[in-house]
Amino acid sequence: MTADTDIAGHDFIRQIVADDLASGRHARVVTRFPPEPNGFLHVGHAKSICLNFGIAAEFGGLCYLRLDDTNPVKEEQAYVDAILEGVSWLGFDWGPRLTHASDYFEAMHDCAVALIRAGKAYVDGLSAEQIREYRGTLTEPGRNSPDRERPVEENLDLFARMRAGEFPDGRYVLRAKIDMASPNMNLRDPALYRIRRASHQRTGDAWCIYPMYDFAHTISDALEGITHSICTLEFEDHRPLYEWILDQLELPARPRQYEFSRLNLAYTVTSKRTLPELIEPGHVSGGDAPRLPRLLGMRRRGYSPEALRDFCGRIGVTKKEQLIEMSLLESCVREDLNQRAPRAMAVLDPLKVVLTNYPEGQVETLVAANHPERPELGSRELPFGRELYIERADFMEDPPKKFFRLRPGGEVRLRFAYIIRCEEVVKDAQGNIVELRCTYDADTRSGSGASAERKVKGTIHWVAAHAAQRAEVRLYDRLFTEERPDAGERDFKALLNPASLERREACLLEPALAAAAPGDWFQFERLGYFVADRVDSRPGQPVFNRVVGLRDSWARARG
RNA sequence: UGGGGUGUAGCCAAGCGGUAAGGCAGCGGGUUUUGAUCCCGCCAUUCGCAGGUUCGAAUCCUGCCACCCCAGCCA
Repeated sequence: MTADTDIAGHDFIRQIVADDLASGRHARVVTRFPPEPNGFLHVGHAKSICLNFGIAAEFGGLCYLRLDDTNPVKEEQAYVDAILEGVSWLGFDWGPRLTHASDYFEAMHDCAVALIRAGKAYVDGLSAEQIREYRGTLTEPGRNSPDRERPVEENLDLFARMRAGEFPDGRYVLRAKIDMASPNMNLRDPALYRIRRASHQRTGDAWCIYPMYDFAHTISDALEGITHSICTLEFEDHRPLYEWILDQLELPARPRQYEFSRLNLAYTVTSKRTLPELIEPGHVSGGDAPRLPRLLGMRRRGYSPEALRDFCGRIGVTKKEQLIEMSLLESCVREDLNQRAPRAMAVLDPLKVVLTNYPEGQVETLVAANHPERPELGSRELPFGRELYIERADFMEDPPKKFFRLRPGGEVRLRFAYIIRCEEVVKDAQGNIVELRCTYDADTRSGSGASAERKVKGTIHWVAAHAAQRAEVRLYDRLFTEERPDAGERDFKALLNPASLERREACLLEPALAAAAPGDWFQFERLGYFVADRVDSRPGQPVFNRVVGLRDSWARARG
């Protein structure tokens, strides 16, 4: 495992692993991350990946990356490619342990035959609807299928003919013979195999019967020698079935299943039901849409794998349903990017400033540090001239108390440059402010001026008009207007935040930013962390995504 | 009205019979040419509720309440 995995605390699963190792129950821990290749990995999977690969790394064990490909009608190669890319982007290495449930199809088939021989499974001719009726309800027991006592030889024959392709989909199903009156619905003779005359992305047309999750998953775990099979809470009810299967079969290992609660992130959705619905009707831009909590979307948005791993370590692992606030994720992202992102200046909503006492046609070059706490990141040159642009929000004609940016007659420091004073506000016929006419104090040049140390209340960012690089910047906000958009019966799509994406096409950047390579991170001073978009950005024509804004106690104080 | 789980601060989460860690958020202050960062300080007399056991209970017992999951030939 290549990731630094000192992120997690001592959760209940790690306690169990530590105990099992200490007691000698297991010599080495073996885990697995078993996604079905029917969709993209999201932040919830990241929690599971960090847990499974993290435990293996911390305890000197192994973790398999196993594609749970038992349903050919839903799975695609494109998803497995994206899954592998996502896991390794997150920073984990499965080494030679990339497996598939389909690797074990023959063994699973043999297990099914063994079950039939032992009188523990039967071929049922009931239709899907009949099976549902026979199953009973939560409060009433089910009834035995008329086929339940079919002789072993007949079951063997039918199952062989199912495999041979003699029957259409749905004609027969292989069921475990357990207890139709069990209060646990999963034990009411669950289906083990169904007929699916579909071509599988790995095994092609070799099979037309496919194992169900519970059967395939249990056997895969046992064959791989998984010691701790970690899954989410909704599988807690399946554990008795998992154990029943292990009890009936002669398998090389006896894994145990443990369940933890899945991650919910406020103001977004992660379920396989909801995420695809957002893509298809064009609500967001595609598979790696930066606003979606998917691994590749988060990468495009500019979240770092380090930040995500840190996040997964901080949320903990318990059995209590968790709804994590976005602020925790954002805090992890800021903490990482604060360290690694060089600083730069960009104006997202430009307001022109003319320095009336600065010589016409004169230009000079200032020097700016790339990082206030990391001098090893060096510095860059910053052109300065008579005409500049500042952020429109950094000027107010009639400011409230404690506004220490620019105001009529007021002074402000231009970051890395001079102190200026606003002398005149120029407006158009509609009364919109179109330009500020200011004077600069030539003695206050940053670093070298005679009055370089003179203090003023505020410092603002700026770009020189003559050297500005025009660029598109995309600002993101929460995708939904409610914490739990997928809760309840309502249509979650009606709760989309119409302001979740704002494209600013006329932003002005300092020239050093023009050369940004896709994926490069910067802190735009006083604004936030930004990344050059890995799809649309090109050197000379950059496009930036706002990863996350800086903490802003001024905005907070003002509500 | 069946079965399986879970309740510690706004959100997470330690705690494992000896008197409520930590993080995020929030609040107050210091440093600051980023209202950032950084640094300090504050933030649960109480652990879903009610009883009980004990010198002592978030931890043990009993009862109750709330919430989540389960009736796919999905995973």
